[in-house]
Amino acid sequence: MTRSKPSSVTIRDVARQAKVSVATVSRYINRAAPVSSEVAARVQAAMANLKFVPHASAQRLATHKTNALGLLVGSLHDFFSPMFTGIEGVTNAAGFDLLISSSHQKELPLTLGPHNTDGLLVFWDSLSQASLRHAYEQAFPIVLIHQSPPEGLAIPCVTVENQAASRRLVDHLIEAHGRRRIVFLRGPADNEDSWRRETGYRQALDAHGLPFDQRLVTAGDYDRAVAEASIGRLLKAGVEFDAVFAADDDTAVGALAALRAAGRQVPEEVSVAGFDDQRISAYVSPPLTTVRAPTEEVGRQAAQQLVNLVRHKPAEPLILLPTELVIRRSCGCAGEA
Amino acid sequence: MTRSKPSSVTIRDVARQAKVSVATVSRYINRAAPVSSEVAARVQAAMANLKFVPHASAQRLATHKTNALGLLVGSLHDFFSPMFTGIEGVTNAAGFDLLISSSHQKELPLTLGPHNTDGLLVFWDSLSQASLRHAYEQAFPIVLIHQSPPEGLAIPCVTVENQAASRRLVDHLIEAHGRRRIVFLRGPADNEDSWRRETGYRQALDAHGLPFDQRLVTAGDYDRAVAEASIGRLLKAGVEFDAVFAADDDTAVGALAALRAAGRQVPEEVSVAGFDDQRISAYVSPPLTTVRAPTEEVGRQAAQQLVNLVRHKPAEPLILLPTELVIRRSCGCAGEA
DNA sequence: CTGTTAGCGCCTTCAT
DNA sequence: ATGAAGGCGCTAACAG
Repeated sequence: MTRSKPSSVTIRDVARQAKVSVATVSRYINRAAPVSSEVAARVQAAMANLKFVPHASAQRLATHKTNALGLLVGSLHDFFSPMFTGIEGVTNAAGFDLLISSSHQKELPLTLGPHNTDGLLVFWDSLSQASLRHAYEQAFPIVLIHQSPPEGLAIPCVTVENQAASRRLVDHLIEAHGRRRIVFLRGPADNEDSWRRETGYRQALDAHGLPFDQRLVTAGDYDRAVAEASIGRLLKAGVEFDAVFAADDDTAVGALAALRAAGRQVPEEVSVAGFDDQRISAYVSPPLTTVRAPTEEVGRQAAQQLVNLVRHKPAEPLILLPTELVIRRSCGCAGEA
Repeated sequence: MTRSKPSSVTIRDVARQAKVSVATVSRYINRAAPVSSEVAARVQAAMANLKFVPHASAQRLATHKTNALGLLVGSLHDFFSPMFTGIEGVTNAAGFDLLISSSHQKELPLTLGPHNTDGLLVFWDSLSQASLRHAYEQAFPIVLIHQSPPEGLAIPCVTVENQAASRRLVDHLIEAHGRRRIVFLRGPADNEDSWRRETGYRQALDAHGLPFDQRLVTAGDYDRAVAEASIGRLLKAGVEFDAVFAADDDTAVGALAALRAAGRQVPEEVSVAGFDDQRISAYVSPPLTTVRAPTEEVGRQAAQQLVNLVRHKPAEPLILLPTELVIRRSCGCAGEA
């Protein structure tokens, strides 16, 4: 490999070839001011001819805009792909570069920040509250994904409706399938979605006069292996249950595995349900009853809010995307699949 | 939201406070030349005091280095997460920003290029050969992932061993389970891995004196739904087969679904095997026999090669990571899971 | 070891 | 509608 040329074609080359000043070329590029159509044509031709591409750093230095957006993520789950697709689609369409970092430090200064981005998309498990507060005080544009802002900070947030859907799902387990001892497999302790899902679960229990049993609520951590171990433990301890509501589909899949290993029939002996409707969920056996979360749309909306913010246009403080029950076979229904 | 401050603290402010010249501060920051410890301390203090963060664009403009690496991907499969984890780990450790784009244009000029990155990681389905050639001629650092360089271009490539593992897997289907009519579910036509896997499949057939039947090779496209439809079609057409070797696990899962829908027992009536060992594969029913591909390591290695290239250090022309057979139950074995 | 001074490539007043 | 010129923040010779 050889070294790349220190200098490529610049705006000056274009100007020379088009026989205009660099200012005019700049105007044409940025549509910052009208340019006579004659000149426009010449500039256009020169740019194409020279294959001119504006040097991002120079533009940034001059404008004090990075023209880039950052995405901060913590651990990477399977739903990251659709989420990313949504985000990338709008950032790209809006003409921003997308920087991404999964640095687990959670604290500032980060690899992503005001020095290299105009704004940040931050995922629930990627940044500490203190760091968020700090960024907010610097008036640095941020939008939160699957996480509410800290008390008092007006940082836009986009997430999905959790509670009502969970409530409906657990209602279904109880009403349609007569389940009465339903395990809830929690997500990580600092995940709000999981808390809301748990709230829906408890509401359903209450509404049907079913007692809340602490032993039925155990760790899932959005992790198949953890869920599998938890269910295994319950089984071993002889805790009776006839259904499992998992905080996400990954967790539900872990539960399925544990149940199968123990020879428990799903859904005949125990119903299983999850949350998210990930790509895999329709394909496990039995196909998973779950709640569909519009993950890609979450990504799109979040990115759109950030673009708005960066452009000093109004942004929604909170976007709650609707979710939808999807009944398949793991709950005991005949199912769609 | 308010607007961010147009100007922050610059190197000049630091210089003034430390009572030195900007050049000295710059030297200290970049360790470009020795600085007396006294001065170093003052500069250090001033930087901390002022919370100085170098303006990336200014550095980039001055040095002609973007200090950023780009990742170009096409469609996003589930194995993207581990892959990304590997990549991000090393780019981050090496001090580079990571830009990512899934723009489907495949042609230059791209959103990622010499204007905003020092080098590119390009995934097999993300860039046309012509574009690759062009970039190569500009001496722009590139590392290919799961794709060989076009004829004559010395572009480093990292991928996994496909053929021998496929051969072993199909051998196993034939020898251990007596399968003789084995379907191969192809990946996309332009995917090299799929071709190599198919070659391994044909070698195994040959080695056992089994005839190659064109009707048994059909589209999988690394897509569950496509695979499901293909197997469904075969079943409907009355084509006899006793095993399915899918070009990847996603595809295998689609096959599993089609077989189940048709009431065919896996593995009793038909063996199924895939490739990759994705996160889900141990959890489907029955657990999938497959070939483990070290996806995260592929990401790490590719990123490392690119870092080397960018730093004008030698890079391996080809890195072929070893794969490993993982026998579970879908082939007919008792299995691990 | 340290200071001075040109640029890097582009944008943006300010004139014209 | 267009050109000239200053500057964005930093690095990198070149002196000293």
